Amino acid sequence: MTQKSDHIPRATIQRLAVYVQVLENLLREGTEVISSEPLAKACNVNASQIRKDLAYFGEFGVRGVGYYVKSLIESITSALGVDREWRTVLIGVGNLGRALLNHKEFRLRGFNIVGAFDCDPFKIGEEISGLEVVCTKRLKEKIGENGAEIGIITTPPERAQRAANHLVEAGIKGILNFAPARITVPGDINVEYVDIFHHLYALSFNITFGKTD
Amino acid sequence: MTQKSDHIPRATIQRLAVYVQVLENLLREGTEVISSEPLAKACNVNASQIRKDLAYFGEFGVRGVGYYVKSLIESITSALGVDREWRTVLIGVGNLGRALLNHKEFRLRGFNIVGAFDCDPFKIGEEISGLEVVCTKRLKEKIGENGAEIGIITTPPERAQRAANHLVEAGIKGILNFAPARITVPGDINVEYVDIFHHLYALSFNITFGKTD
DNA sequence: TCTTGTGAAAGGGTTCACAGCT
DNA sequence: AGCTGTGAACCCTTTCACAAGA
Repeated sequence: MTQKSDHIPRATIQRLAVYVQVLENLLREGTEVISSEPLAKACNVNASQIRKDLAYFGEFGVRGVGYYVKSLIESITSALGVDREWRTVLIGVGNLGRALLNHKEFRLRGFNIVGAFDCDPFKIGEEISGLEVVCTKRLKEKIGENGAEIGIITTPPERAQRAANHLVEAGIKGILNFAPARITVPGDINVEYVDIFHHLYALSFNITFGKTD
Repeated sequence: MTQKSDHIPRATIQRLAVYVQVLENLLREGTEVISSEPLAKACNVNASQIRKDLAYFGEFGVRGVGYYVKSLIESITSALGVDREWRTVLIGVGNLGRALLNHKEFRLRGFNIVGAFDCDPFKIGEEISGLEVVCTKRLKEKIGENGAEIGIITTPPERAQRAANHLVEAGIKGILNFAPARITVPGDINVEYVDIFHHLYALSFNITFGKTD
């Protein structure tokens, strides 16, 4: 998949992920074709927004008809680069780390967790979901073996930066950070932050001060 | 806390949550005063962005000095409406639901989970983290008792809309939806979506096609 | 002197409206 | 006739640059 345009808004990427989610549910319910109008309603966006978002990557629709759900899913996943396996490693085997390691959905979605790391000697050697917990110092060595490209940080906030440094040094290309701390990495490393409380704060604000969309 | 301005960009709210996170870590490390420049660097944003974001709510800084970390945290949390307890209920006691029910951080952050619901008869009556799982049909009754204002959906995608309907009918004001499905609710109900795979998709895209910020 | 707070300018994303296909 | 794809207009957000204040 090649892009037609050089710069693509971050918001577009986020929406594409939403489109895939909605389209997959539509497909599960038996919808084969959909036009931008009802799809937009289901995604809570403007119809031309969808058409413009898709136009960054190509022409996937049929004029007068709409979009074929199945083929549109394939086009978008290809555009996002998720039509393949991604290998990931996880650092920080606490409660959250364990939960993620046991989450089967990662494999189903093509984001295979192939390594679990922690610096706590009591955790090293433990087996979780068929994976042995390894000392974080051996990260580079292990990644050399398994070729993981994405690192998942589930450490406490004060150890997040160190985990990030290890990942960068091991040659990882992207980081998914669950720790409630910002991390600093070289410009060519991609970081995504996941924080439930950010969303709860937004809810709190919207409920309290009445923003209703 | 009252706002100076009527409309506040959604992006501003998201950043305020980041500022709180970073400021709390700074406070833990002993920083008492910080100016917008280094704070901006730590948050990966522009310095005037921070000043403008804060200006929506008031004047929290001291010219020539900067911001007092502790008091800025208080100002922002007050501005977001998170300087109080929020009661929440959770629908969908699967793997994720259980993990969240056992997550102590919710209480620490003031988002108390005071009810757990599921429609599976085998789960009803089970006790998790001191909370008895109750039939979803009794949601309205229970919320009448405990006064929860936020609902957390952790059902499978095909049951998310029904869960949302129950929550709306029970008078909830905001929903945090972990189910991989969009939900439709009346305009005065606030919804936030949490989906790990959206973030992984973004990483995949950025790694593959080289967007490096 | 140093840093905030803010009007004005710049930049980017969203929506509109319609041309172009099927 | 119907719906996509897209240039142009609009709108909102971000950034700049500096006045105001400690």
